Amino acid sequence: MSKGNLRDVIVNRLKSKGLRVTPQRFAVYANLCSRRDHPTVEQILKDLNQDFPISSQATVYTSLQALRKVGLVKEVLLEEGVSRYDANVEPHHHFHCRQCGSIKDVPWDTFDSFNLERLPYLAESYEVTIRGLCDRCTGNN
Amino acid sequence: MSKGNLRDVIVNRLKSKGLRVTPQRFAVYANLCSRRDHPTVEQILKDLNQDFPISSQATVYTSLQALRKVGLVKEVLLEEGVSRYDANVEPHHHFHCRQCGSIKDVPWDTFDSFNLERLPYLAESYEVTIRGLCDRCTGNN
DNA sequence: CTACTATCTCAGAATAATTCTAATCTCAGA
DNA sequence: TCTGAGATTAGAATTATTCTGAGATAGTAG
Ligand SMILES: [Mn+2]
Ligand SMILES: [Mn+2]
Ligand SMILES: [Zn+2]
Ligand SMILES: [Zn+2]
Repeated sequence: MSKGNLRDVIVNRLKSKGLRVTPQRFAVYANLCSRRDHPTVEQILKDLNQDFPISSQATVYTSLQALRKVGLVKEVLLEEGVSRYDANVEPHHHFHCRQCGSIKDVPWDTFDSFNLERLPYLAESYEVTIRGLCDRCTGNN
Repeated sequence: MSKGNLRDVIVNRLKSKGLRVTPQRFAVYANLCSRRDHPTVEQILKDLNQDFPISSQATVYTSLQALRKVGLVKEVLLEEGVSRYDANVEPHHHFHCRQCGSIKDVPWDTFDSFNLERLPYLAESYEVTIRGLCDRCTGNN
């Protein structure tokens, strides 16, 4: 009887990818799934351990690598020297606010009029990065 | 009487941005201008010093920062933990080959049909990153 | 041409992000 | 329950980048 709750959904996703469900790996993935802000390793680590220790730094790194290898998380590269992570692995684009630094998902169908056949390469995927001011920062100065 | 040669062009560009023209800074920018491969700091450094020492590592870093600050070079972020540099500061997109890792420029007008008004943000710029197999890697296996 | 000085360069130290090591532990299948 | 491949950990190692502070120099004013 699957209760269909979030815990079970996450456990089943890990298992279906052949990953062992360990408390640390579960915590990392669950944390990432609960957020929309594309956190860094440091932010995930701090969040996990804020009440009591759950996972070491090295384990957060290796968990993210394992999750990335099986396609449950993606890396997002928008800023110099900053690796961010995203549990949203469906194709989508990103908006990066130059003022507050926030990163927002942009729906895939925002740019659906691409003609990739013009390129002299075999294009397998693409992503658009948009920069500017987010809704909370427009109007500020 | 400008001779219009590459050396003068580069010197004038540096001066027009208010940068002092030092041998090291000249060498870094000239090297970047002569390449199409979006090199890393390490690759630039190795290239500059291959015959005899021209510039220290720290100076390559600071030169690139200075050049970036005045808009003569751009940073290109496509791979985890790798910062690449580009003297092509005109708006353009990038293709990244998953096989050989090469990075190619993609003309700006390849994607000229964007409707950025649909977004709830103030979009100031955008860039498309395409991944796949380059012309030299298609057909190989 | 010479002197001046703000800026630049450099080696080496410091910092920061990530990976490695190797000892110990544990999930999950039999 | 038993067992072993895979996971976890603290701390060391590695790698990328920045800092430091002392000496060098590009460009300018005289
Ligand atoms: Mn996202
Ligand atoms: Mn380019
Ligand atoms: Zn903002
Ligand atoms: Zn290729």
